[in-house]
Amino acid sequence: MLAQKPSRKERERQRHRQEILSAALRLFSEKGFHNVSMQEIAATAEFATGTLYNFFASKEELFFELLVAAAEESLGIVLPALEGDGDERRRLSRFIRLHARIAREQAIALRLYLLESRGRCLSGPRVEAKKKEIDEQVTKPLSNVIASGVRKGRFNDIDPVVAAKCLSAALQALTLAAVEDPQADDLDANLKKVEAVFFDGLVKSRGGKRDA
Amino acid sequence: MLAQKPSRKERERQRHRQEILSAALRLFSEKGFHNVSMQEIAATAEFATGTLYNFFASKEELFFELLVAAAEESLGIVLPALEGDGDERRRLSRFIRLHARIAREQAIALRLYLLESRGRCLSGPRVEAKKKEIDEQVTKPLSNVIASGVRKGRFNDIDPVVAAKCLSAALQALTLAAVEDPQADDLDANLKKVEAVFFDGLVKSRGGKRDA
DNA sequence: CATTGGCATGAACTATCGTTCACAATATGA
DNA sequence: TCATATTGTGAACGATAGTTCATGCCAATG
Repeated sequence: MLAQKPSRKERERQRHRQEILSAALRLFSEKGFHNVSMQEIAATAEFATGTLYNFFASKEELFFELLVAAAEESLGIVLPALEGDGDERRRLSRFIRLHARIAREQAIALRLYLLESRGRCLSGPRVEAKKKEIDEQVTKPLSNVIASGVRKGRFNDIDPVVAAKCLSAALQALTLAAVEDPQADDLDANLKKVEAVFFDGLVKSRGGKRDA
Repeated sequence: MLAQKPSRKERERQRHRQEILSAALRLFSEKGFHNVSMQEIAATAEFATGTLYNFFASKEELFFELLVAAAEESLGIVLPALEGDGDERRRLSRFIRLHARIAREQAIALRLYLLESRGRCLSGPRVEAKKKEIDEQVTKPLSNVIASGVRKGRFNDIDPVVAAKCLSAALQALTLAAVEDPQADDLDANLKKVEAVFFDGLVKSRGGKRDA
């Protein structure tokens, strides 16, 4: 009663479903929600227009499902780093560096999420709500780790929520840039530089290394 | 031959032009480029549909002009802070804190720019190019200031370009959040916390760092 | 073989959008 | 006042979109 139920017909159906999703993902992530038509998705997936509506109630629902899948996959890569072992600094470090893997493995899905990131009504209020929810799923654990570091005296006494938002925004910007133009920047190297910025800060705090 | 040329007719025309621009700005910044129609703009501005085309060649051109104006006004507030007097730290500090003024005075214009910030084909490639240009107009002077601080030994030896991108992304995220929901967060206070994060970094540099 | 049920089809429907244009209104100037 | 030019009008046009539905196809079932 568990897994072996889907008998042929059902498997075919799921395969078709996946083909539609995959065609839609490619098109949406390249041209944005509003610049892709259901006809175009159907043609790309090699189905008729009406067939899409046997699987998805509307264009928005199709997009919504892609968004959720993309978010879950990316969050699944990056969130565990915050909960593993090691002190707070190591955890943040892992979290930051994992963004290179996201850029490599989830490039198209990432663009689906980040490209139309901040629109208010681009694809309906339901999509907007989901995006906010995703954002909090990153920001909350992130600020928890930072808060923990502050509590233990390992971090400076900064606001964990603001710090988490800053770090998250910076990572999103750099990761998106790397996805859009993979040859331009070495994301791995840039992420190490991000670490340097956020861990040590800009202003020189300690030993006299001044020369001017 | 300088200023007193516009005689009545011309002044009226410019006034009508401004009314159209102002109605369009409000609508675009609330609903996004694709969710506003020319008939809606016309109705809001109390003109006929065709009248808009006496002033603007197309919907995209209308949006483009608003985008440029919004960018110039915001950049005009924030960029001078990077070139004034004071050392690098003071200049960055001014730059960061001025974002509160932008959020106050340019709220709607800011949303026009930030809401559809990262779309690829949302409103045409020309708009995209302009947005990239605006981004560089912030990032370049910003990284120059940081580089100067590094050169003089006042800042840690971090990559100025990456640091500038991080700071810019963080400021955009926080400012947009404050514009979208003015009551939720005190932007002034948050910006000071951003300063703390970027200037001093997360990890404690001074007293005994390791404990485990 | 005939029946049934579900999936695929794609033309058609409705709605909306950006844009145009023939025309009206109004101001200008002789 | 009349001729003229400029601006405003809004119905209409063509294109395109999301969605529907009557129909055809095929596999499974009796």
